[in-house]
Amino acid sequence: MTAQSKPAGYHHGDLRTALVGAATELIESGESFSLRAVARKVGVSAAAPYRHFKDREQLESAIAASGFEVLLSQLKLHGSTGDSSPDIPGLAVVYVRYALDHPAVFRLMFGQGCADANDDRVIAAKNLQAFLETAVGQAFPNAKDEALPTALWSLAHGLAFLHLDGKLPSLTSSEVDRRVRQAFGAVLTGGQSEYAAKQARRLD
Amino acid sequence: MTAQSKPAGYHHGDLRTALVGAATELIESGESFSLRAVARKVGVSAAAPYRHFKDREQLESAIAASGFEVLLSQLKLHGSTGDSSPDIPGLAVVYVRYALDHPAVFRLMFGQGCADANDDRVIAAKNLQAFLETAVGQAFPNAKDEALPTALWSLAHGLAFLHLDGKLPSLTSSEVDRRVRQAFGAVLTGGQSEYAAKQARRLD
DNA sequence: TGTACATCAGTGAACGCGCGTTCACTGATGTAC
DNA sequence: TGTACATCAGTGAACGCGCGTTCACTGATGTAC
Repeated sequence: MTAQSKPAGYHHGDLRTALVGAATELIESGESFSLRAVARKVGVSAAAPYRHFKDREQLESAIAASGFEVLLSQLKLHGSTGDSSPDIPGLAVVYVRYALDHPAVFRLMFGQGCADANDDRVIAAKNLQAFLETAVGQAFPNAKDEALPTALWSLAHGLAFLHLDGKLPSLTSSEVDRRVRQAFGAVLTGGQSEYAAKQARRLD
Repeated sequence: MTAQSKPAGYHHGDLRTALVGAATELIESGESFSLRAVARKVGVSAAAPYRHFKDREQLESAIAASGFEVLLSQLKLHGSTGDSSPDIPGLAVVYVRYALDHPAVFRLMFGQGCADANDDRVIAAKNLQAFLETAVGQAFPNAKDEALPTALWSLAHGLAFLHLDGKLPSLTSSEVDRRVRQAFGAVLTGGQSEYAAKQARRLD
């Protein structure tokens, strides 16, 4: 998917998509991301992007939205192969793997900015969120409140970011998968017995 | 602590500290952060910072390092009031609260960059990490491997970032505290019983 | 206590750069009749 | 099927801007004797 493959001619055909793709590649390769750089990469004049995006920020939102969609589709793909109820640790593995495969986009997806009703981006984020809540809800039908879904999403999200930021010893990707499963295991088996109970008693 | 309060005169006295302080305030207030803007804010020429920092990146590292130190000191402060063994959910509350109080610095602390042996910053990060591992180790002396410390740090970290990014319904800060405690409760009590055991059996 | 001098921590002007964005424009496309 | 015309999606030149960084400089500080 080299974004340069435009069907030579005055009209590009699908410039919007090409711009999002090129921008994604740029930030993923660590280059500083600018409208001009993206236009250059696609082989188009610096003014051309303005036919498709009001300003730089809007392109950024489009990248983030596209990231959410990709992540969600990968999660769904994993879920659909499964049997009766969702494999939560498995979903977490997919989540973390996405983050490690697309670090810059992942950061952008969860970066600040994001002025309220920012169209696509917010919608895409909400879709992801809804999917996750549904999955955890199905997996743990007896959980009374929202605490567990929140905790498990946070756990996956934290694992993703700590790996991304090199705060955990870096490993091959299959070892990371394993570590993610173990983290969920440590937490879901409730193996902390007495001490856990004691800690829990401190909760409000 | 208005960074502008320099003891009028040719020499500033403690410009380095003032620059870090001003830069912190700038990014925390959402302004774009540049060496020139920081110098301006401190009331010093654009070239002055170069007496104290090799380049822009080095100032950034200093901000991050200072952030790690502040966070660590707050965690220690909480820990020292405690009794025998560490109050893990309590530490998590402090962690998340720090993130919400200093969102931009927190992001910067865990942001990409961070070229290997980057002095202060890396050292400060390692100190934090060591403290957390020790605390979890003391709280759960029977945990055989590193999975539990990793999981609990990730949980706290994920809670911090999801709150920061507005992915969880926003609340007053005391409600956030409560949510953090509940998330830890949901996970530490091991209350997912049968289903949890079934999920756990899927691990590797 | 006083003077000479090295060092330190600032100044301010200048550089080149890439950026976001606007503008009047033009070539390509598609539609009505 | 052919022509007229509106609309669309590009061009390329230009703008003003703030930035990081360098440079030769100078005022303040502290130390040796």
